[in-house]
Amino acid sequence: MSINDQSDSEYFSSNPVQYRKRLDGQFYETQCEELALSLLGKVLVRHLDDGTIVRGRIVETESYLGHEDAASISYKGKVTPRNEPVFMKPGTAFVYMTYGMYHCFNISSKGDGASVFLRSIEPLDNLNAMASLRKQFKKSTKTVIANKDLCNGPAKLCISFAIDIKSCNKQDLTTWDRMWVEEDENSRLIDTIVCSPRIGIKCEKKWQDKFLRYYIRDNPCVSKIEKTKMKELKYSQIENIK
DNA sequence: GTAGTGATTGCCT
DNA sequence: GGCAATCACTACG
Repeated sequence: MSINDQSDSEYFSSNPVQYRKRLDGQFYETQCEELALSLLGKVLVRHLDDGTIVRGRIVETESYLGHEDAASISYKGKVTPRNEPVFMKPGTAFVYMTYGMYHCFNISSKGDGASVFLRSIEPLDNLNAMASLRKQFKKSTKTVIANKDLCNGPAKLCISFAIDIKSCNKQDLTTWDRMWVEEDENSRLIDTIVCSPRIGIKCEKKWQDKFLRYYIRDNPCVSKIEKTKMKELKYSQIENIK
């Protein structure tokens, strides 16, 4: 099913919502690249201050490997007040500000300063609440936001899920009552994963070119489709997927 | 549809 | 003082 076959509203009204189980500490106790792959298809849940619960499927992630990785915030083992959460227990939220006005959301993994960066989410529940948050952030409210565009970027998903440093940084996603990730049967139905270089990083070429970005092929909510520098993996054949 | 550019702030050198 | 794991607006075709 793709956005080309159906209108934006038809696609999102047909998204099934099912009972799901919160992912535990054992799930996050995983090397960075495996966790980034395992998180694809899982469901991010967030309790907003007004009691609304928003949900969305994780469809695009990136790995930042830490010490060895020139694009990582903890490259060469550098520890600062800002990057502290990537050294904390796997499953800890790491939120930071970029370009002076946007937030980015990561989840710490196993490994030396390693974390998984969430780039895109497919909205599932309470899309109106997400749209409302996005509109508040914009200067002009003239343009309508399509459902597929609510969370199709790292800063957009932070706005739609009300993720900021003050409320979410350093929170433990295995125990916190305001945000967590859920298992979902549909993640087992993923057909193909696309691997590509990471977006928007500037560092030595060796690390810039590594295929550390992953997304669900044909999902309409992925932020950027890579046409050349990519390889495809059959999801069912990837090892160590949780 | 894409290309170019301004916004805006806290952290790190 | 430089700049960042980005986005939205404008212009143009």
